[in-house]
Amino acid sequence: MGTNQNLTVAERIRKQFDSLTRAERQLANAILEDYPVSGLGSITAVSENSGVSTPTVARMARKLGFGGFPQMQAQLHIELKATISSPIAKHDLWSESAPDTHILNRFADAVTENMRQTLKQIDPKEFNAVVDLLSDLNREIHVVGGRITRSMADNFFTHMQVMRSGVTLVAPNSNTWAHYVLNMNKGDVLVAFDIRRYEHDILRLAEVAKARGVTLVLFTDQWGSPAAKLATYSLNSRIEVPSAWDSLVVTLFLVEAVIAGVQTQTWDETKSRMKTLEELFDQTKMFKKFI
Amino acid sequence: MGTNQNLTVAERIRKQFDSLTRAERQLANAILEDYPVSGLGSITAVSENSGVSTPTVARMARKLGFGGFPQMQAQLHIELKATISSPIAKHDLWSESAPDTHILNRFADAVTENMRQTLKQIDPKEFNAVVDLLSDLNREIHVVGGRITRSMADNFFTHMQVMRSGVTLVAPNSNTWAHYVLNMNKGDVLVAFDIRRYEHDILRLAEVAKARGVTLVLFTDQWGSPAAKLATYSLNSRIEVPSAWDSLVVTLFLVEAVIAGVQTQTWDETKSRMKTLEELFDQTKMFKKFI
DNA sequence: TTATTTTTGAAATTATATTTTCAGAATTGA
DNA sequence: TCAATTCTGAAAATATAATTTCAAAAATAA
Repeated sequence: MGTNQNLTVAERIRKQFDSLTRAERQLANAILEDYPVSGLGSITAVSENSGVSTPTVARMARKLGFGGFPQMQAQLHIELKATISSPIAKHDLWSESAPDTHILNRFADAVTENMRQTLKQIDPKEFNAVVDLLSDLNREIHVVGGRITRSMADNFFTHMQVMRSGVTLVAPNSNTWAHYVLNMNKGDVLVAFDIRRYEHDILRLAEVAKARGVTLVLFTDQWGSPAAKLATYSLNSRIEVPSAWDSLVVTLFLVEAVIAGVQTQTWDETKSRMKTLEELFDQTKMFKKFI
Repeated sequence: MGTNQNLTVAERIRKQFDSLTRAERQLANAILEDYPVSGLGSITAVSENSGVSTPTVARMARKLGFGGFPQMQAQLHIELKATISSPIAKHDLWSESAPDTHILNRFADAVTENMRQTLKQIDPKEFNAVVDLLSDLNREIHVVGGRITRSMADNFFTHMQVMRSGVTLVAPNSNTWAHYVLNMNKGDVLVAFDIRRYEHDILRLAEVAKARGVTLVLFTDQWGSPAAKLATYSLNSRIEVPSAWDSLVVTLFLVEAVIAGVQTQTWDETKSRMKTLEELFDQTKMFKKFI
């Protein structure tokens, strides 16, 4: 055991190859053949793969300095993870002048990881379907957010409003929601934001809307709001960061990506609307004086 | 079972995510987290890693259409081998099922790069100074945003308001701003958001505030709002993405990081305020009914 | 060749992994 | 609110994996 402490399985095999017996060499070669994946299964699988008996496998594991086959396999797993893990050096990314433990760097790590995980889980087909739905000018769009996600709803609304007609922002105060529901019709789309500390009102609104034949698009978190079961499309983002609050960074990323998608889809109309908007800004500039 | 025949574990999870239960989602997220290496060990290891029981793991394996955990693991092994031997093993980052040119991936690349550049440029000392300033309970905080950045201002305000007293959100309508200025006093802090298509009103407000001895903290873009010359602290974020609009993702990241900083700084008070808030939510829940 | 040592795998044993059962917890529906 | 349903994990039962034992096969030495 002593000296082999930190060596890989392959290194140990090479180092001790001379002292291996016939059956052990056969096994060693089989392991090196498709390294390190070859050692994945059970001892039985490994033994069958290389045409030796299970005791031979167990014995070699110990001969190489491991406590037994499971320990050797654990080492192979470690090597496998190292091989797989992204070649993109994780850390040289961030604020170099701040220590690793600075909140900026810890936060950045968490957010990057959230982004990575979120993208892994998003189904592009679903994403495309959402974009198509929101680009359909025959459907009215209603947007609603909760206490914290209100800012997402607001941001989404502001951009959508520029690109197309028929977009409504449902006011944050749920007392007034009944009025909004009156204007929801079959074929309309309700875009709802609901993350952890899910809000019951949002669920109720989704139910009522659903009953009126409205399609629900939901931006929620990795665990999924209760409204998810009513949603035709649900975009889940990771939100955990080293903070007492959850992070909406990835949610905003998805919102912006969807907006970019809709923009591409509707570019012909959007272009002229944006031009008109510019002109309006120029005109109103003169009478916008607050002091 | 039938239709899932040749799908990867990740695909099956995505496909059925909605039908997964709470514990199963937790497990699914854990598996996707470090995919596909996460499924390497025994069922016990996997369950401990994800904080669920072994039966949950076994159940989900079957729910995903496998005969049992060993079968699911075998599939993961197959995928692992494919990943290792494939030259495309590089991009484990983004949405694998979408082509590189899909807007999701292009957007993700841009945002990551923005984040990297932004963090490189941020001076941690300045960041810390901003956190200290905002944690100082002797200073009133005023928050203002523009047409697009309003959602950032709103989000920042919502969180700050929970953590401390003396926080005001300046309404978007600049007609009313004179009234807000009346309440700005020497030593107060004005947190302003102003990105490209800089808004003249924000600059004017900054000037007026400055004249009253208010300290300006500015969230702006890489080129810097005209108000930057009046700002004591200025946090610049990169905002360019493949879209007709600019991205606020990195700005939101900075906002959240600052909030997390203030939260740490003021934790003693914040803690009890958050507890009170929870109680208030519970109390108001009953009369929050919209229909 | 024959005695001795070493190697090897079948079978038995032991340890661990996996599945099943089931009662309590959590959630949902009325 | 309370009953019904669904979910969940502890513990038991079962299945599989890993190790040990040991006799036979191979290799080595005389």
